[in-house]
Amino acid sequence: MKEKTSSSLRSGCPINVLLETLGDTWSLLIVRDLMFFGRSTYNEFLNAGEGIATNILSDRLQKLEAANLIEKRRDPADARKFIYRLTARGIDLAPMLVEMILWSARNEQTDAPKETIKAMAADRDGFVAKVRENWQAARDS
Amino acid sequence: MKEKTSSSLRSGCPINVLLETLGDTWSLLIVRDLMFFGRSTYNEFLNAGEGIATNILSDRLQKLEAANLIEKRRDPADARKFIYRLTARGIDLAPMLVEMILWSARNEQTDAPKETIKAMAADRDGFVAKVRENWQAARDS
DNA sequence: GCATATCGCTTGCACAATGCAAGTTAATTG
DNA sequence: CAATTAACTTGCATTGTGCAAGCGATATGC
Repeated sequence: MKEKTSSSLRSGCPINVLLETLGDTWSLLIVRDLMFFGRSTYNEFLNAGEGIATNILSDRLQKLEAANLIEKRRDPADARKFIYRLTARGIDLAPMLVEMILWSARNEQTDAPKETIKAMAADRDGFVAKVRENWQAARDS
Repeated sequence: MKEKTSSSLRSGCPINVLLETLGDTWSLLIVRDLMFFGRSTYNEFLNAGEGIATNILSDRLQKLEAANLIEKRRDPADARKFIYRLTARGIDLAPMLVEMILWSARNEQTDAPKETIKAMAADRDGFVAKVRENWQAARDS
Protein backbone atom coordinates (compact mmCIF):
# COMPACT_ATOMS: atom_id res chain seq x y z
CA MET A 1 0.00 0.00 0.00
CA LYS A 2 1.23 3.49 -0.82
CA GLU A 3 1.59 6.14 1.84
CA LYS A 4 0.32 9.69 1.44
CA THR A 5 2.53 11.73 3.71
CA SER A 6 2.03 15.46 3.97
CA SER A 7 5.41 15.96 2.35
CA SER A 8 4.25 14.18 -0.81
CA LEU A 9 1.64 16.86 -1.49
CA ARG A 10 1.92 18.54 -4.86
CA SER A 11 0.77 21.82 -3.31
CA GLY A 12 -1.08 23.26 -0.32
CA CYS A 13 -3.88 24.69 -2.44
CA PRO A 14 -7.12 23.58 -0.77
CA ILE A 15 -8.57 22.28 -4.01
CA ASN A 16 -5.43 20.27 -4.66
CA VAL A 17 -5.39 18.90 -1.12
CA LEU A 18 -8.90 17.54 -1.56
CA LEU A 19 -8.14 16.16 -5.02
CA GLU A 20 -5.10 14.25 -3.83
CA THR A 21 -7.39 12.14 -1.67
CA LEU A 22 -10.64 12.15 -3.61
CA GLY A 23 -9.56 13.00 -7.14
CA ASP A 24 -10.44 9.80 -8.97
CA THR A 25 -13.56 8.33 -10.49
CA TRP A 26 -14.49 5.94 -7.69
CA SER A 27 -13.85 7.38 -4.22
CA LEU A 28 -16.67 9.89 -4.27
CA LEU A 29 -19.12 7.27 -5.52
CA ILE A 30 -18.46 5.29 -2.35
CA VAL A 31 -19.00 8.43 -0.28
CA ARG A 32 -22.22 9.03 -2.22
CA ASP A 33 -23.43 5.48 -1.49
CA LEU A 34 -22.76 5.99 2.21
CA MET A 35 -24.25 9.46 2.35
CA PHE A 36 -27.37 9.19 0.22
CA PHE A 37 -28.18 5.55 -0.46
CA GLY A 38 -27.66 3.88 2.88
CA ARG A 39 -25.16 1.43 1.48
CA SER A 40 -22.60 0.33 4.02
CA THR A 41 -21.06 -3.03 3.10
CA TYR A 42 -18.57 -4.21 0.50
CA ASN A 43 -21.18 -6.05 -1.53
CA GLU A 44 -23.57 -3.13 -1.45
CA PHE A 45 -20.87 -0.86 -2.88
CA LEU A 46 -19.99 -3.52 -5.42
CA ASN A 47 -23.57 -3.71 -6.68
CA ALA A 48 -24.12 0.04 -6.74
CA GLY A 49 -24.56 0.09 -10.51
CA GLU A 50 -21.39 1.67 -11.94
CA GLY A 51 -19.53 -1.63 -11.87
CA ILE A 52 -16.46 -1.03 -9.75
CA ALA A 53 -13.96 -3.91 -9.75
CA THR A 54 -13.39 -5.85 -6.53
CA ASN A 55 -9.71 -4.97 -6.20
CA ILE A 56 -10.34 -1.28 -6.86
CA LEU A 57 -13.15 -1.18 -4.31
CA SER A 58 -10.91 -2.80 -1.73
CA ASP A 59 -8.15 -0.31 -2.47
CA ARG A 60 -10.44 2.72 -2.25
CA LEU A 61 -12.03 1.60 1.00
CA GLN A 62 -8.57 1.29 2.51
CA LYS A 63 -7.55 4.71 1.26
CA LEU A 64 -10.74 6.36 2.47
CA GLU A 65 -10.22 4.78 5.86
CA ALA A 66 -6.57 5.88 5.93
CA ALA A 67 -7.74 9.41 5.11
CA ASN A 68 -10.15 9.20 8.04
CA LEU A 69 -13.18 9.80 5.84
CA ILE A 70 -14.79 6.44 6.65
CA GLU A 71 -14.45 3.90 9.42
CA LYS A 72 -14.87 0.14 9.45
CA ARG A 73 -16.29 -2.19 12.11
CA ARG A 74 -17.62 -5.70 12.25
CA ASP A 75 -21.33 -6.23 11.83
CA PRO A 76 -22.51 -7.38 15.28
CA ALA A 77 -25.28 -9.42 13.64
CA ASP A 78 -23.09 -11.20 11.06
CA ALA A 79 -19.38 -11.60 11.63
CA ARG A 80 -18.68 -12.13 7.95
CA LYS A 81 -19.66 -8.56 7.20
CA PHE A 82 -18.02 -5.25 7.86
CA ILE A 83 -20.02 -2.08 8.22
CA TYR A 84 -18.50 1.06 6.81
CA ARG A 85 -19.70 4.50 7.81
CA LEU A 86 -18.74 8.11 7.29
CA THR A 87 -16.68 9.95 9.87
CA ALA A 88 -17.36 13.59 10.75
CA ARG A 89 -14.83 14.57 8.10
CA GLY A 90 -16.68 12.38 5.65
CA ILE A 91 -20.17 13.67 6.26
CA ASP A 92 -18.74 17.17 6.01
CA LEU A 93 -18.38 16.56 2.27
CA ALA A 94 -22.16 16.86 1.95
CA PRO A 95 -22.22 20.50 0.77
CA MET A 96 -19.74 19.69 -1.98
CA LEU A 97 -21.67 16.62 -3.13
CA VAL A 98 -24.88 18.65 -3.16
CA GLU A 99 -23.25 21.21 -5.44
CA MET A 100 -22.00 18.42 -7.68
CA ILE A 101 -25.51 17.06 -7.96
CA LEU A 102 -26.95 20.49 -8.67
CA TRP A 103 -24.36 21.24 -11.34
CA SER A 104 -25.14 18.01 -13.14
CA ALA A 105 -28.87 18.59 -12.82
CA ARG A 106 -28.47 22.07 -14.35
CA ASN A 107 -26.03 21.12 -17.09
CA GLU A 108 -26.44 17.47 -18.00
CA GLN A 109 -29.04 14.82 -18.47
CA THR A 110 -29.31 12.75 -15.32
CA ASP A 111 -31.77 10.32 -13.81
CA ALA A 112 -32.15 12.18 -10.53
CA PRO A 113 -35.79 12.73 -9.54
CA LYS A 114 -36.84 16.30 -10.35
CA GLU A 115 -38.58 16.88 -7.05
CA THR A 116 -35.53 15.97 -5.02
CA ILE A 117 -33.42 18.31 -7.13
CA LYS A 118 -35.95 21.09 -6.73
CA ALA A 119 -36.01 20.72 -2.97
CA MET A 120 -32.23 20.55 -2.87
CA ALA A 121 -31.83 23.65 -5.02
CA ALA A 122 -34.41 25.64 -3.06
CA ASP A 123 -32.78 25.02 0.30
CA ARG A 124 -29.29 23.62 0.02
CA ASP A 125 -28.33 24.31 3.62
CA GLY A 126 -31.53 22.75 4.88
CA PHE A 127 -30.90 19.68 2.75
CA VAL A 128 -27.37 19.35 4.08
CA ALA A 129 -28.64 19.78 7.62
CA LYS A 130 -31.05 16.89 7.11
CA VAL A 131 -28.29 14.67 5.76
CA ARG A 132 -26.26 15.52 8.84
CA GLU A 133 -29.15 14.75 11.18
CA ASN A 134 -29.71 11.36 9.59
CA TRP A 135 -26.04 10.57 9.92
CA GLN A 136 -26.02 11.61 13.57
CA ALA A 137 -29.17 9.63 14.33
CA ALA A 138 -27.73 6.49 12.73
CA ARG A 139 -24.62 6.85 14.87
CA ASP A 140 -26.50 7.31 18.10
CA SER A 141 -28.65 4.25 17.55
CA MET B 1 -8.36 10.36 -28.81
CA LYS B 2 -11.08 8.53 -27.01
CA GLU B 3 -14.73 9.43 -27.36
CA LYS B 4 -17.09 9.82 -24.42
CA THR B 5 -20.45 9.06 -25.94
CA SER B 6 -23.56 9.25 -23.79
CA SER B 7 -23.96 5.49 -24.15
CA SER B 8 -20.61 4.87 -22.50
CA LEU B 9 -21.82 6.33 -19.20
CA ARG B 10 -21.51 4.01 -16.22
CA SER B 11 -24.74 5.43 -14.81
CA GLY B 12 -27.03 8.46 -14.97
CA CYS B 13 -26.43 9.40 -11.34
CA PRO B 14 -25.62 13.12 -11.35
CA ILE B 15 -22.52 12.64 -9.23
CA ASN B 16 -21.29 9.93 -11.56
CA VAL B 17 -22.02 12.05 -14.63
CA LEU B 18 -19.83 14.84 -13.28
CA LEU B 19 -17.09 12.44 -12.23
CA GLU B 20 -16.88 10.83 -15.64
CA THR B 21 -15.72 14.17 -17.03
CA LEU B 22 -13.94 15.76 -14.08
CA GLY B 23 -13.04 12.79 -11.89
CA ASP B 24 -9.27 12.86 -12.06
CA THR B 25 -6.52 14.75 -10.28
CA TRP B 26 -5.81 17.34 -12.96
CA SER B 27 -8.94 18.58 -14.70
CA LEU B 28 -10.30 20.59 -11.80
CA LEU B 29 -6.91 22.18 -11.19
CA ILE B 30 -7.12 23.64 -14.69
CA VAL B 31 -10.63 24.88 -13.96
CA ARG B 32 -9.33 26.39 -10.73
CA ASP B 33 -6.53 28.18 -12.56
CA LEU B 34 -9.03 29.64 -15.01
CA MET B 35 -11.59 30.56 -12.38
CA PHE B 36 -9.51 31.96 -9.55
CA PHE B 37 -5.97 32.67 -10.73
CA GLY B 38 -6.46 34.32 -14.11
CA ARG B 39 -4.34 31.72 -15.87
CA SER B 40 -5.39 31.19 -19.46
CA THR B 41 -2.53 29.80 -21.55
CA TYR B 42 -0.80 26.45 -21.84
CA ASN B 43 2.40 27.67 -20.20
CA GLU B 44 0.53 29.34 -17.36
CA PHE B 45 -1.23 26.04 -16.56
CA LEU B 46 2.05 24.20 -16.89
CA ASN B 47 3.73 26.47 -14.32
CA ALA B 48 0.82 26.44 -11.88
CA GLY B 49 2.85 24.69 -9.20
CA GLU B 50 1.56 21.12 -9.04
CA GLY B 51 3.78 20.04 -11.92
CA ILE B 52 1.45 18.64 -14.54
CA ALA B 53 3.20 16.90 -17.45
CA THR B 54 2.96 18.46 -20.90
CA ASN B 55 1.18 15.52 -22.52
CA ILE B 56 -1.34 15.24 -19.70
CA LEU B 57 -2.07 18.95 -19.83
CA SER B 58 -2.63 18.75 -23.57
CA ASP B 59 -4.93 15.77 -23.11
CA ARG B 60 -6.99 17.40 -20.35
CA LEU B 61 -7.38 20.67 -22.25
CA GLN B 62 -8.75 18.71 -25.20
CA LYS B 63 -11.15 16.77 -22.99
CA LEU B 64 -12.36 19.88 -21.19
CA GLU B 65 -12.95 21.54 -24.54
CA ALA B 66 -14.76 18.45 -25.85
CA ALA B 67 -16.94 18.55 -22.73
CA ASN B 68 -17.72 22.19 -23.50
CA LEU B 69 -16.33 23.37 -20.18
CA ILE B 70 -13.63 25.53 -21.74
CA GLU B 71 -13.07 27.10 -25.14
CA LYS B 72 -9.92 27.91 -27.06
CA ARG B 73 -9.06 30.83 -29.33
CA ARG B 74 -5.94 32.40 -30.72
CA ASP B 75 -4.37 35.25 -28.83
CA PRO B 76 -4.95 38.29 -31.08
CA ALA B 77 -1.75 39.86 -29.74
CA ASP B 78 0.51 36.82 -30.22
CA ALA B 79 -0.35 34.18 -32.78
CA ARG B 80 1.80 31.57 -31.07
CA LYS B 81 -0.48 31.56 -28.06
CA PHE B 82 -3.93 30.22 -27.44
CA ILE B 83 -6.22 31.70 -24.84
CA TYR B 84 -8.42 29.28 -22.96
CA ARG B 85 -11.48 30.44 -21.04
CA LEU B 86 -14.37 28.95 -19.17
CA THR B 87 -17.72 28.49 -20.86
CA ALA B 88 -21.00 29.13 -19.03
CA ARG B 89 -21.02 25.45 -18.08
CA GLY B 90 -17.49 25.84 -16.77
CA ILE B 91 -18.05 28.91 -14.63
CA ASP B 92 -21.13 27.19 -13.24
CA LEU B 93 -18.75 24.87 -11.38
CA ALA B 94 -17.93 27.76 -9.04
CA PRO B 95 -20.29 26.72 -6.20
CA MET B 96 -18.78 23.24 -6.18
CA LEU B 97 -15.21 24.53 -6.15
CA VAL B 98 -16.07 26.92 -3.33
CA GLU B 99 -17.40 24.00 -1.26
CA MET B 100 -14.25 22.03 -2.03
CA ILE B 101 -12.14 24.93 -0.79
CA LEU B 102 -14.24 25.31 2.35
CA TRP B 103 -14.09 21.59 3.13
CA SER B 104 -10.31 21.61 2.90
CA ALA B 105 -10.05 24.77 4.95
CA ARG B 106 -12.21 23.19 7.68
CA ASN B 107 -10.60 19.75 7.64
CA GLU B 108 -7.03 19.99 6.40
CA GLN B 109 -4.00 22.19 6.56
CA THR B 110 -3.87 24.42 3.50
CA ASP B 111 -2.08 27.57 2.46
CA ALA B 112 -5.24 29.50 1.60
CA PRO B 113 -5.32 32.97 3.18
CA LYS B 114 -7.59 32.96 6.22
CA GLU B 115 -9.36 36.19 5.34
CA THR B 116 -10.39 34.93 1.94
CA ILE B 117 -11.72 31.74 3.50
CA LYS B 118 -13.61 33.72 6.12
CA ALA B 119 -15.23 35.92 3.51
CA MET B 120 -16.05 32.88 1.38
CA ALA B 121 -17.58 30.99 4.29
CA ALA B 122 -19.59 33.97 5.49
CA ASP B 123 -21.22 34.59 2.12
CA ARG B 124 -20.78 31.74 -0.30
CA ASP B 125 -23.44 32.90 -2.73
CA GLY B 126 -22.03 36.41 -2.75
CA PHE B 127 -18.56 35.05 -3.44
CA VAL B 128 -19.84 32.93 -6.31
CA ALA B 129 -21.74 35.93 -7.68
CA LYS B 130 -18.53 37.95 -7.75
CA VAL B 131 -16.66 35.16 -9.54
CA ARG B 132 -19.44 35.14 -12.13
CA GLU B 133 -19.34 38.91 -12.55
CA ASN B 134 -15.60 38.86 -13.13
CA TRP B 135 -16.02 36.13 -15.70
CA GLN B 136 -18.78 38.04 -17.48
CA ALA B 137 -16.79 41.27 -17.43
CA ALA B 138 -13.73 39.56 -18.92
CA ARG B 139 -15.88 38.17 -21.72
CA ASP B 140 -17.49 41.46 -22.57
CA SER B 141 -14.18 43.27 -22.83
C1' DG C 1 16.66 39.52 -42.73
C1' DC C 2 18.59 36.04 -40.24
C1' DA C 3 19.79 33.59 -35.97
C1' DT C 4 17.74 32.66 -31.63
C1' DA C 5 14.11 32.15 -28.39
C1' DT C 6 9.36 31.12 -27.20
C1' DC C 7 4.86 28.80 -27.47
C1' DG C 8 2.14 24.90 -27.78
C1' DC C 9 2.28 21.04 -28.47
C1' DT C 10 3.67 15.48 -29.98
C1' DT C 11 6.37 11.24 -29.48
C1' DG C 12 8.76 7.35 -27.23
C1' DC C 13 9.45 4.78 -23.46
C1' DA C 14 9.45 3.07 -18.60
C1' DC C 15 6.42 2.48 -14.84
C1' DA C 16 2.05 2.59 -12.32
C1' DA C 17 -2.95 2.05 -12.19
C1' DT C 18 -7.03 -0.28 -13.79
C1' DG C 19 -10.23 -4.00 -15.13
C1' DC C 20 -11.41 -8.75 -15.38
C1' DA C 21 -11.56 -13.52 -13.96
C1' DA C 22 -10.39 -16.80 -10.76
C1' DG C 23 -9.19 -18.30 -6.28
C1' DT C 24 -9.07 -18.01 -0.95
C1' DT C 25 -10.58 -17.84 3.92
C1' DA C 26 -13.79 -17.34 7.54
C1' DA C 27 -18.52 -17.31 8.95
C1' DT C 28 -23.32 -18.70 8.21
C1' DT C 29 -27.38 -21.13 6.50
C1' DG C 30 -30.22 -25.20 5.27
C1' DC D 1 -21.82 -30.83 7.76
C1' DA D 2 -22.22 -29.50 2.85
C1' DA D 3 -23.27 -25.56 0.30
C1' DT D 4 -23.42 -20.63 0.25
C1' DT D 5 -22.13 -15.99 1.26
C1' DA D 6 -19.07 -12.03 2.49
C1' DA D 7 -14.94 -9.87 1.88
C1' DC D 8 -11.33 -9.94 0.01
C1' DT D 9 -6.48 -11.28 -2.77
C1' DT D 10 -3.87 -12.66 -6.83
C1' DG D 11 -2.38 -12.88 -11.73
C1' DC D 12 -2.41 -10.98 -15.95
C1' DA D 13 -3.55 -8.10 -19.95
C1' DT D 14 -4.66 -3.43 -21.09
C1' DT D 15 -4.66 1.43 -20.27
C1' DG D 16 -2.99 5.70 -18.22
C1' DT D 17 0.77 8.54 -16.31
C1' DG D 18 5.28 10.87 -15.93
C1' DC D 19 9.52 12.26 -17.86
C1' DA D 20 12.68 13.74 -21.43
C1' DA D 21 13.36 14.92 -25.94
C1' DG D 22 11.94 16.79 -30.27
C1' DC D 23 9.20 19.66 -33.61
C1' DG D 24 6.79 23.34 -36.33
C1' DA D 25 5.08 27.90 -36.26
C1' DT D 26 5.53 32.56 -34.69
C1' DA D 27 8.02 36.32 -32.52
C1' DT D 28 12.15 38.85 -30.91
C1' DG D 29 16.91 40.80 -31.00
C1' DC D 30 20.56 42.56 -33.57
